[in-house]
Amino acid sequence: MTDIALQSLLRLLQSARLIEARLSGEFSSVHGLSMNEIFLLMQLETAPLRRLSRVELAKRLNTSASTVTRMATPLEKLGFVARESDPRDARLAFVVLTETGATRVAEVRATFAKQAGFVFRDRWDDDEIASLSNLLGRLVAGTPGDLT
Amino acid sequence: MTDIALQSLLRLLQSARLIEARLSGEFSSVHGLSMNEIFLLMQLETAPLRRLSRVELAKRLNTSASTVTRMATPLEKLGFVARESDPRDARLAFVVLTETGATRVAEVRATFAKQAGFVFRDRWDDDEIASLSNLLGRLVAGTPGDLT
DNA sequence: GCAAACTGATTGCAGGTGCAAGTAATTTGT
DNA sequence: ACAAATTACTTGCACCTGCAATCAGTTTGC
Repeated sequence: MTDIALQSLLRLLQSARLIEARLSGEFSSVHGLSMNEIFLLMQLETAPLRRLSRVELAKRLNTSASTVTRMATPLEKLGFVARESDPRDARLAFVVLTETGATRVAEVRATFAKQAGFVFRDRWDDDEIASLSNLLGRLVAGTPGDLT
Repeated sequence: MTDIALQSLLRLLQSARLIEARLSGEFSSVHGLSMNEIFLLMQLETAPLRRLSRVELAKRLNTSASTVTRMATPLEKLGFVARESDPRDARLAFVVLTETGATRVAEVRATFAKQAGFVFRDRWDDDEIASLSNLLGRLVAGTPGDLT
């Protein structure tokens, strides 16, 4: 391997794919939600008024507006989000996190924390985890939708 | 943020999603391949005899056997992979990288390296990139399908 | 030696996703 | 003020994906 940046990039992508594969099964069985649904709910949790328009949500999730529309419907039926309109602009259809949804997100965060322990604690010490977090933080910092 | 491991995990997943979203457009337009197809071809490139069975490929890609079956068909039509059978075990249907496929993978790696420069070079110095690569390496090292 | 269990691959089905087209509402330019 | 351009959202279509069922071939256990 001659290019260290290339190696870093491949390892970053592979690590994330590996971890997501492991976590998605856990989240599906424990909370009944897909990774994408979880990220959608977490975006709402960190948004002002716990709500976002569909296009803003799409940007933060790196997905399309149509996908957000279709993800919101089942989450509404489950009672985790609700639809809200803007009296100033009738085009806007906010997705807002309900109390039920907020409770579920809190549970999801606990699972995340537990899994983070499994993934990291036996491989790295605290300093190294902090270092990794710092380095990765520069990638997500300032991007719309940074959850940290 | 009280749990540094949780923060690291979220940043890792978000970084990878952000980068994949940016790269997938580039790879699609420049090489005509999706990220999943690229990872499939790269797995074959690093495999002995440049070939793998469908189930082994599925494991390394963290996906299902049926997905591998369905991904292989268009890649065969494009001439990047071919089907090979095992005289010892007639159940096995290897996916083997062709010369054409190997050439394409080399081009893809060049694009990866270029993009890695854009992503990392302006945010981190060489020591930090090396440190990140080392830390992430512990996650993928030893897992089936480590491309680095 | 042979039936049962297992393994590799494929296929039907259901659900997720993006693009492009369409609709409705707002903003812009003159 | 009003037509054109823009923006937000939805929907039709095609494609990708996983699960479960199925089939074919191999291994195991008696």
